[in-house]
Amino acid sequence: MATLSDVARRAGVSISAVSRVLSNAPEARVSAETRARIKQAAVDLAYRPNFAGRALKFSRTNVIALVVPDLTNAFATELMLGVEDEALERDYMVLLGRSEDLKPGGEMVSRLIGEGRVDGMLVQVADQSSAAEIADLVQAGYPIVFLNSIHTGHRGGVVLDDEAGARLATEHLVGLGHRRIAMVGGLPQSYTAERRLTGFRAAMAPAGLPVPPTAVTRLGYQPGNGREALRALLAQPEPPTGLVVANINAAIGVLSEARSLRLQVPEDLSVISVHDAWTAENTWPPLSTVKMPMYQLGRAGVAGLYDRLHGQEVRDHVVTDPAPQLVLRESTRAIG
Amino acid sequence: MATLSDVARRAGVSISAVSRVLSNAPEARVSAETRARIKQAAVDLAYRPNFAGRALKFSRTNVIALVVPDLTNAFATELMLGVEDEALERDYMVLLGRSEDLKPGGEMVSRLIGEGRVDGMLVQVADQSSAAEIADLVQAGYPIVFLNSIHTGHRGGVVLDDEAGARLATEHLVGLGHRRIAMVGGLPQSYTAERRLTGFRAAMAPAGLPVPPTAVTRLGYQPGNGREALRALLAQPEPPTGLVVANINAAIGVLSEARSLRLQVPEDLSVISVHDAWTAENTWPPLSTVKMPMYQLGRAGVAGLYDRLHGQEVRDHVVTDPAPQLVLRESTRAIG
DNA sequence: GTGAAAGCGCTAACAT
DNA sequence: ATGTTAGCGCTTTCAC
Repeated sequence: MATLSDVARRAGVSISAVSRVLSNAPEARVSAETRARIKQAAVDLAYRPNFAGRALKFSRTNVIALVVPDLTNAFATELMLGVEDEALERDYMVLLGRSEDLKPGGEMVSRLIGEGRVDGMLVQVADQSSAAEIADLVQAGYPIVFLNSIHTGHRGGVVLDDEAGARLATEHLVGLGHRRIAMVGGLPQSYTAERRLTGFRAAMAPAGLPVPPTAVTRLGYQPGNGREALRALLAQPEPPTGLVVANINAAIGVLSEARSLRLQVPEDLSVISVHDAWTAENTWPPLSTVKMPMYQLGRAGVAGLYDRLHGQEVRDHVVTDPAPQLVLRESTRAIG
Repeated sequence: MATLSDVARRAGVSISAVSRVLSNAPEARVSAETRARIKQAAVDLAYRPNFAGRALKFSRTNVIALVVPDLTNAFATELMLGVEDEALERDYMVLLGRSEDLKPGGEMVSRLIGEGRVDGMLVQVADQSSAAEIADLVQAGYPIVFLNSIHTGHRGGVVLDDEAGARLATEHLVGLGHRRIAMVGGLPQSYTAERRLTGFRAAMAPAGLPVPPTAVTRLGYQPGNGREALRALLAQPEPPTGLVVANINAAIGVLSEARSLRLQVPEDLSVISVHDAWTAENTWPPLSTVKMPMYQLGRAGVAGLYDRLHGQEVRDHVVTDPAPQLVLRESTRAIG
């Protein structure tokens, strides 16, 4: 790898001249002739600025980490895209990580931030995360922006309008004439689960529909949790005719279990989920969803982190634009 | 962030003494007393070695990049796990990337390797990648190990035993009495597609089953490609009764399209795919697959890259252990 | 308009 | 047993 000094030698100038030219220093008073010679030499040698050298000099890497529970979640794609686009525009690189690796005593965080590998992190905590783990993260005062959760004692969370999303999904079923509607929710300690449940209730109440405790399961966002939830819900004396599932993966489990149970969707049961992804097109029947602005969540997260890293004050932020949007496929139908 | 000099000051010793103690220099002749004082000071200040400082000193980061076409592919999880485990054992960190970002003139590669952000890369090229793009990568002579493909002029590819996998899947269908078996394959330029096709033929021949050109589609590994392939295959005068799908995502598309076409699986059509993932449990019917050792592929890839980085000679390598394994669910049945 | 030099945090060869 | 020093590649102040 060529260094500045290699380029300098080849161009017959000093290192500092090269540095000034190649980093486009605004007040680089260099003759056009020298500048051209330097640029040519840099090209000839395929010069690239050394990352470590710069990082050491600036105490800054221009790299941020995006840490999510499961990178293979279909809707993580959109988030990643949003993060990368926004990061690119602000001249940052993105390093991807899995939040399971966050677990043991914040080892990952100290490796990433503590050792100066990244300047800050975007973190979506796993739903199973204990309050203690999160408190650890928050307390250290690292430049972290949480995605999809807001924590007391920490400013700078960016969340989706989960409430509006769940409300929209529920209203769709209500509009279809369903009266017995249940929610297949996430774990009780999950921030998004809480908000989606609120949205569910917010849509049920004005329709005069009761939400008995038995109409809500809070088992989690995995397919297995969806299966389990469906069995529990069907075991009731008056099973629901419509299901609002708080997460697309859980909904996939619901659909799959319904098949096993020889239950017809949407004839016997309507199902709609919060979050959209390509996987929804390949379930049977194709799953109706509420598309949430994951891409914009990613962009907003980066923007927030950027502000934080540049000494600006940051506030918690709800991404409301674009609004959650119904994507109707074939898993819901009018009652009767 | 505390530096060595901070620790030194607090412990009342020189910087180099601290460095020796904290990096466990084998011949660090230091009195037990000083050593203890240093360690204590380091703990007090939560000292962490600065990444850039070390990288600059060693011209080495102990970071490798894993670049795959689509991180959200369900079977990428296993690969990532294998890579991370093996990397951890060898004291490397893993940086994740998407191979779409490889595209424009190798910009990503020069950023990662050229700027010294990582020491080497594990690359799974996208099936759509042009030969030219790959030649670019190969030619630069970077420390790269290719996953799932082998390229002329480049040593150090690690691949699965695709042939054995496809053969196993095909033999399963043959054993079930199917005679008209088709392969839903990947793109012609895809290395794995080629090998899986070979495996398919290798199982058909000894059973005395012909493989007419119409029995093989080569549309790609996406769900949409699977759908398209199924329609093409069914349009034939004597449509197949069994399908070997070269990739699980394409198989999901096949299943989904079969539903739309009111075709019963496995009653009317048996389907089996190469690659296993959790998503196979949630299709309808649950998809039978051949599980490939993705985890070991990841480990082998890191091992190969490690050797390369440490001046050892590296050879191309086929991961054969564990062997591909049938995972029977409900998408195949005996002809009858 | 250009160059010399200091220093970011770290390690290792070389003093003492 | 411990300290001093040079230097990895880079930017930037200061001198010329």
